[in-house]
Amino acid sequence: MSELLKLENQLCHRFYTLSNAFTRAYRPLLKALDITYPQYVTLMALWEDDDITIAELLDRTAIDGGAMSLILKKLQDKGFLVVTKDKADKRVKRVQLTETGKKKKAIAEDVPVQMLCKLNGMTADESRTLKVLLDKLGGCFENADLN
Amino acid sequence: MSELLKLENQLCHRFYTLSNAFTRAYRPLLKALDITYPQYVTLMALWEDDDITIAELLDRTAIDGGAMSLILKKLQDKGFLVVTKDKADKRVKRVQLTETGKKKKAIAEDVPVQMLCKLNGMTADESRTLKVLLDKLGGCFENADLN
DNA sequence: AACAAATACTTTGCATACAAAATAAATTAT
DNA sequence: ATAATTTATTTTGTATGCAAAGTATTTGTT
Repeated sequence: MSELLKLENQLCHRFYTLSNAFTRAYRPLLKALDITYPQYVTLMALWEDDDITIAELLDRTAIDGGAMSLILKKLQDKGFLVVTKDKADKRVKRVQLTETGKKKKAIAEDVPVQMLCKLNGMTADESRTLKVLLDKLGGCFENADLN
Repeated sequence: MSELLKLENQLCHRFYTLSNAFTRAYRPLLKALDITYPQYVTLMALWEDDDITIAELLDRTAIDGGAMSLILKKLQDKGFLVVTKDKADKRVKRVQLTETGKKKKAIAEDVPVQMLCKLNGMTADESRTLKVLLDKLGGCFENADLN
């Protein structure tokens, strides 16, 4: 029995499982805002830097371009933001939070707090170590893209 | 500016990004087998333990039940496995690898090897530490489900 | 034994992820 | 300046993830 093909030895499967677990865990917390996890990520990027282009948003969130088109439509329909054409370069579109969208940030502040409660099994130190290793792993993929 | 809502401080976003990165990285490696990543996970579970029920497969892979229905249909169409009704309990279905499916394992052995090459930025020690932390994090979610 | 409740799966509807093709507009090359 | 190329974004088609509803079968109750 080759150890290499065992599921419990796969790093990838842990990421698969945990990423889905996070999305599931966020769902009830985001219910108050009536948004999905990727929509939340999009808004987090905008609460940090407003009035940015879609390309910048894609870069910062790592969300798929095709998916982002739909996400922005939905967030616009919900009144969180508006998408406008750049006047200098008509190919470019800029995304801007509405007043409503800006106000929702106050409600959203509570989401990370509640999430940290769910994860209270992890010490701050473990969390830090984990982030460092995750970022290092992320770096591996950036290089691997060149293959 | 609340640090808590910054994207770079989110553990969840790292998992989101890395999980997608893994799926993307596996795609070219799985091309030879003509399967997707979740289909690969399903087969890994079966190469480890054949002739198991769908419920067991769901438990081991953590794949969604609805998705698994389709995945099994596709893997059956591709000739990797067959799904048969259990004679004792007609609600239950058992999944069995075909000879073709069993043989594909030899080809699949190469996949984890190539993936490890892509991740050669990580030391074996870092990988081990990472797995320990990931498993601990996974444990947090199991408890959180009770909320 | 007849009915209610629990199981094991499948189906449905919505929201992505992703590759690839399509659009539109700006930039470069000739 | 016109064509070829590049850039920014959307659209299309396929494959999940997930909640909820639906189906079939079995078990538990009375």
